[in-house]
Amino acid sequence: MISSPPKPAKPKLSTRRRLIDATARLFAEHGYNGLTMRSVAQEADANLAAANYHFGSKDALVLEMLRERIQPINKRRIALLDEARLRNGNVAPSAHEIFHSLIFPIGEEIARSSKSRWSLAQLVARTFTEPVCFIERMHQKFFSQIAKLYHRELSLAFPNAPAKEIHWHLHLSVSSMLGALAQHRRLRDFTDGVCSEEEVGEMINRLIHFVTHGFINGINSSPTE
Amino acid sequence: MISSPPKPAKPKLSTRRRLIDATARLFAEHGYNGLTMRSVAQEADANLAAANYHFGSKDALVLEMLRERIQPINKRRIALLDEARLRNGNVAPSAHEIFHSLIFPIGEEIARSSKSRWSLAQLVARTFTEPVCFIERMHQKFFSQIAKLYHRELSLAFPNAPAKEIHWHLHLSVSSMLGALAQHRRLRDFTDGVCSEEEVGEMINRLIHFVTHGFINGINSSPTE
DNA sequence: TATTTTTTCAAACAAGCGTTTTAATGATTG
DNA sequence: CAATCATTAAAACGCTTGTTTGAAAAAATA
Repeated sequence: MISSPPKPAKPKLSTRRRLIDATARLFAEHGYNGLTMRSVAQEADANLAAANYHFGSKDALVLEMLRERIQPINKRRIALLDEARLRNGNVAPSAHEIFHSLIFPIGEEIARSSKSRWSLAQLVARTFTEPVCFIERMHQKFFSQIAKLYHRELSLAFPNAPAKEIHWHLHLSVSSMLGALAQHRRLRDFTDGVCSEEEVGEMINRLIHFVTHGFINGINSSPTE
Repeated sequence: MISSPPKPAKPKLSTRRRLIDATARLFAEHGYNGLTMRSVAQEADANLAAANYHFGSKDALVLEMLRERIQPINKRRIALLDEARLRNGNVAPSAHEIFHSLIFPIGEEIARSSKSRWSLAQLVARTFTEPVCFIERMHQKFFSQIAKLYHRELSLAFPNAPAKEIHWHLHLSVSSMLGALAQHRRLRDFTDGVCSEEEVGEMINRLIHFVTHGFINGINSSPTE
């Protein structure tokens, strides 16, 4: 990490790198409309014009940041699904394995980004809350195909369940996941200080269990009663 | 916009009323930062200065709108809880009854506001996603006490569960509720057109079941495994 | 009716926004 | 070294933001 004599403490990443990271932090905290080019420049310790020089526009900057953050998560999801399939001898993974593959990679990424740990959780959640059009487009671009993949996977795990029921409960499961990620910063306040938001793994495990149970029991019980 | 003879069909609500309603619609759709005084004035068919005249500032306008929308829901929640307690002969309500009282009032309000039906769902969800400080303060103001009430109620329903477990799973339940409300507009896209977001009751019922099952099974299974 | 109060309206304010421009710097290559 | 390139920097560009102003209009009170 440290490049010895001339530059003692700070290796100082490239301007482009600093801009993207700053964008991620600020986007997570303030959303698209609350993020300004000037705040990005200041946070990244760069010039105001640098962002436009490197990315062309605010839209392109945020889009690139999102792509960089989300794509590895999706790849890891597919890898975990494949692992589970292989482990079971090419039999369909269980609901728990499926939701583990869906949620666990997010926990890994959160744990990896030690600085401002929960920034990524907010970021992923914001992708679904932000009303800006290009994010909706992006959502379809990055998440619609993986949604179809999970629907297929769950159809194999619950061969007797109607497709509509799987759609409904997968939707509720994803919504719960995103809601939990978005809400996590409020855990301490919400629980009056009883629960702490520091431990990533605990939250992810609880979330996986919660969603799995909600899905299984929802699928097996009467649809609309 | 042609204004026919005198005033034929429209009783025309007060400017103050129109401003609040317009604020609700625009806040739901674009969030706090995406909502502008000019867009509010246009949507409400009022002058730009009217909002500042009636409310003093943008903050005060949005705050008043939120207060007006959220308080009746919380009152209804408490009423439903009391009903359930009375029906059971002062015995603690079941988990399903508790989550019904938590979620059902939102469905009622959504169904009541026929114009732009899902606006309220987005609005309630935004309350928890918006990063703006005064909304966080407001959140504590309006929801922290009712959160304590539900924790108490669930402690009675699950006397053997540790307080921390109830805190965790109540948090997950509320997060799921809000996530589902926020995500609902994407239901059709997410499910490839299979599920429609038109029927309020269906979504609310499914959500109540999903959350109830997630909570019960989460509480009864091992905490962190 | 006359007078006071409340509400509307058009115009302007300073501040902040994304973006562009132009010049100066640094690094790389011939 | 000279020359070409990539990068940084400061300033300014229109435009939009929330808010304020002062006069006109409407409503209420006497």
